[in-house]
Amino acid sequence: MGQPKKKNSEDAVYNKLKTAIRKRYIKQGSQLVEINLAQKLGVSRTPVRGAIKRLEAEGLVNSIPNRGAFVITPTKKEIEETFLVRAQLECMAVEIVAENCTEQQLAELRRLADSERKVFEKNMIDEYYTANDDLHLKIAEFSGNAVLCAYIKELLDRTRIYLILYDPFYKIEYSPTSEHHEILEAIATRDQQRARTAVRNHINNSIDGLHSAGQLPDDYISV
Amino acid sequence: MGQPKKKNSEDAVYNKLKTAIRKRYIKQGSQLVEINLAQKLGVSRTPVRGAIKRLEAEGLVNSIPNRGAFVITPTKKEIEETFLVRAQLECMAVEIVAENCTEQQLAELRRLADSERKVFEKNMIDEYYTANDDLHLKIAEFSGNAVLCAYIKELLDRTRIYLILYDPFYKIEYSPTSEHHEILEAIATRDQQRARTAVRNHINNSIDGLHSAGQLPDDYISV
DNA sequence: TTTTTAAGTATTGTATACAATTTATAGATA
DNA sequence: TATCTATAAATTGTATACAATACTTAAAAA
Repeated sequence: MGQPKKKNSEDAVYNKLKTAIRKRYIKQGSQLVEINLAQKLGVSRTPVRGAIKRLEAEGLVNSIPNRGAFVITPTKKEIEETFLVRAQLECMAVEIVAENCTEQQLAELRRLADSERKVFEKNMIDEYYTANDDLHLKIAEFSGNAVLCAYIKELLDRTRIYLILYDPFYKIEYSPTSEHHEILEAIATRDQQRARTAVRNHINNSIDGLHSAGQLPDDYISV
Repeated sequence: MGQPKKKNSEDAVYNKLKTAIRKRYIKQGSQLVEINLAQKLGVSRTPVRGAIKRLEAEGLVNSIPNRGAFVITPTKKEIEETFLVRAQLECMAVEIVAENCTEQQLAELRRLADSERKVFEKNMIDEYYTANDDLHLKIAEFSGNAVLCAYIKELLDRTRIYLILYDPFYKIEYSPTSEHHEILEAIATRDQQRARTAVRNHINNSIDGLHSAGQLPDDYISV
């Protein structure tokens, strides 16, 4: 089958670091000390530096010259700003899709929405995150705009991780299934305005959990 | 006065490379060979690698594993896609500004538009680019959304460089002064719809030069 | 002649040593 | 005590040597 696939140290480190941040093994605000990570991961500082640079470009890490790189401690304001940008770009995508999408594409979107509903009902949180992102990304793809798609991909990741870092108790507490249904209906009926509104509502709702019980103050500092 | 300001090699290399691309000293599609650049700039490969990584994250360079980094050869499609994303985000910004901006802010925008007009009339092309970006960026700033502002900044750079790389003969041939005037009027009268339309028209016009005489085929390869 | 193979070259990827910078610590001085 | 100064420690920034990979060239085999 597929040959063992030679490994690229930097890629591996990048993925491990990103996962570690996503799973809160590395807390917000903590410094990413190159030599420590290198030893822990069994590589030299070189690929670690490269991986950190990538995380920095994606807005997940905050680098200070001659001081170090720190996992971002997102403020409520920054999270809201990022969500607004994401909403704007996802609206753009869905508007294009609502105008152009084929029956086949619509069927694929429905399939994704369906499998997302299933993992949600089974309470499989990580799988749900992935399935949710898959649906959003597929809509972005179907816009036919690769640049737009890349930005949306980055923003999906960024907003997800910001929420996780901001509120350690953050959990999805509503079922976005109906909202996704609304989006797909709007696409199916080629109603661009309705599609935009549905996307905007959906994204707004996903940030609403922020204002609820689990919220932490902006100056919250992890141990 | 300000102390000599200790230098950061990587930053210096990054700026020099970006300028070199912008000024076409390094042509589209050419490989950025680390050791060559390092020697030419009097540093080691390390800061050169870092600088290239940054350019890659900004979409100006295309890296292939174990092969090298190449100055992007933008296709017409990619340019159009990037402009559409930029337009969407600048529309978002100007809509917010049209709603919220103060008299003082409006005055600053008018001042920027005025100095832009002056350098344009003097046919100072580089200064005009800068002045134009300054105005667009200031509008982005006044949106109060730092994340949005960062994305717009990146996209301004990216679209500018894409045009330069795509069409060696590209030159501004229309005066955007009146378009900027229209945008500022829309902001002044708090007409969000008009502001969005003005921004969209303005950005669409700046890409129109692409379809004119100087256009090169997508498979154009530089010497 | 064409294809395959193998050696050689160019370039990137990684490890490591060293330099520079920042922060922490302790001592000296007011 | 409080503040300044100097030394030490921790960490990043840079240079360089080595390893791995991809490409080129030329020879060998079909």
